[in-house]
Amino acid sequence: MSKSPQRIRGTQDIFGEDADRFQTVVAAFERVRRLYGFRRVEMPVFEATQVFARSIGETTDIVSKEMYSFEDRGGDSLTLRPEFTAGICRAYLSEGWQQYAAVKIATHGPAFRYERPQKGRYRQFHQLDAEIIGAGEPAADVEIIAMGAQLLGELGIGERIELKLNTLGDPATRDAWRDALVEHFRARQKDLSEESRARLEKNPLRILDSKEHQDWPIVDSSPVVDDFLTPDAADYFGRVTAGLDAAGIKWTRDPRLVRGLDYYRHTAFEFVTEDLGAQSAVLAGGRYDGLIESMGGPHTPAVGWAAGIERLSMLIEQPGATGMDAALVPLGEAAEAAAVRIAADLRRAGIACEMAYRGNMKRRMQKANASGARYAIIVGDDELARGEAAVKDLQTGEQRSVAIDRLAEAVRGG
RNA sequence: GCGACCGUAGCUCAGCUGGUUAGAGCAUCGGUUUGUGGUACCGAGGGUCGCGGGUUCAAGUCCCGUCGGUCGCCCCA
Repeated sequence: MSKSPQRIRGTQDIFGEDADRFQTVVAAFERVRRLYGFRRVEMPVFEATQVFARSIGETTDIVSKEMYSFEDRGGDSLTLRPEFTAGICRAYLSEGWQQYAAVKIATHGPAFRYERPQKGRYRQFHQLDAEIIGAGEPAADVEIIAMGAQLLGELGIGERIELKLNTLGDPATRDAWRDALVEHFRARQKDLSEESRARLEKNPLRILDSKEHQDWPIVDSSPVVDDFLTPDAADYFGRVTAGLDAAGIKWTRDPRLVRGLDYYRHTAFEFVTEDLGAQSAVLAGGRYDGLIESMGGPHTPAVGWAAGIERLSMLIEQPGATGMDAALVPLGEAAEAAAVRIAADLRRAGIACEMAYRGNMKRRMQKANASGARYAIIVGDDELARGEAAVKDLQTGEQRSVAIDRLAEAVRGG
């Protein structure tokens, strides 16, 4: 069918309603981010591979199979960002952002993962991202979760999404819980699914969110993190939940919600929905106090989240048409020249208007209608001679003559 | 990397057990109407039926391969 170039697998050309949805999500994020005092930053799309590899752990499948890595002409290994957090932490260290600590940062843009595309998963996808770096207080966790909750609320999808919350505790908690889980699963290994038996060696915590029914009883009877929480860790989590309650944010405890990587501490959370096929998380994050240290920096507490713009876009109501206020319909060359000036004046006055590049009156009226414009401004020789134009309300069909220098108020006034 | 389903016009699809020049709606362009859209009518352009091979007198239709898509598994920082 085609010798012409095709879209690369897992990429998207976002247009029309999809583009409107995307913009709606981004606009809501920008609004909410300001309300919470997060500074907007712009980050590189690629980093040295080490930035991601070191933070994730060199041996995992993620690094070997899921990253878009390549060599530049100097032979350095670079990687398209698979997420924002690692790059932001790198900048925190390399650009001296430590002087602004505790710093609240928000950004959004494309990220890249070499995965098999499916519903809500793309190779180039788009994320919203919020981080608080340099704050180890529970109030930071509360604030960043509240920000996520408010975003979902403003997008009108708060009711269909549940906040699941857990704590991984401090390193002592985490290690003790992990050991107990491994022991529990190893003792019941023969009853586990094939997938989970493999996970037992590679990433035992992931057995907790196995999709295999046969694993569920074993998961349900597994030790919960609460039994291993140190007094400090329990106190920390108590302050986070108290803060959420004070902020009026509904949450559900999920004592088996986990994060696979070692640098996660304390709070872990996911806003989840049933409406996205095999994907459930729309906004997820947690506290990652160990990350910056693992990148070679000083111990630095931090908490953050990321959300998939495409997933949010799929969940929101269809945005209202972003129609034009008016469409110019000139009749003849002289009128067209006059209409160009009228359009320029209207736009300077803040009226969204446009004029078709070609076509007879009928065609231009069709275009005016299709543009969603409330009014057609018909400019013909008779009207021009009188310094007027015909303003037609495309909803009611009513039409009246308006002086050209009063068009802006006529259109604005309704 | 694995599995299931699907590839026919720009888009959404129809095409019965293989059988004459491959269809519809929408979209595009033109006309009915050289100053009136959203509802009407007439017409036009647009397809090597994803690609390659095979079976057959005959393949869009059946078989194999391949590429692409969708959904799921794995993974999910």
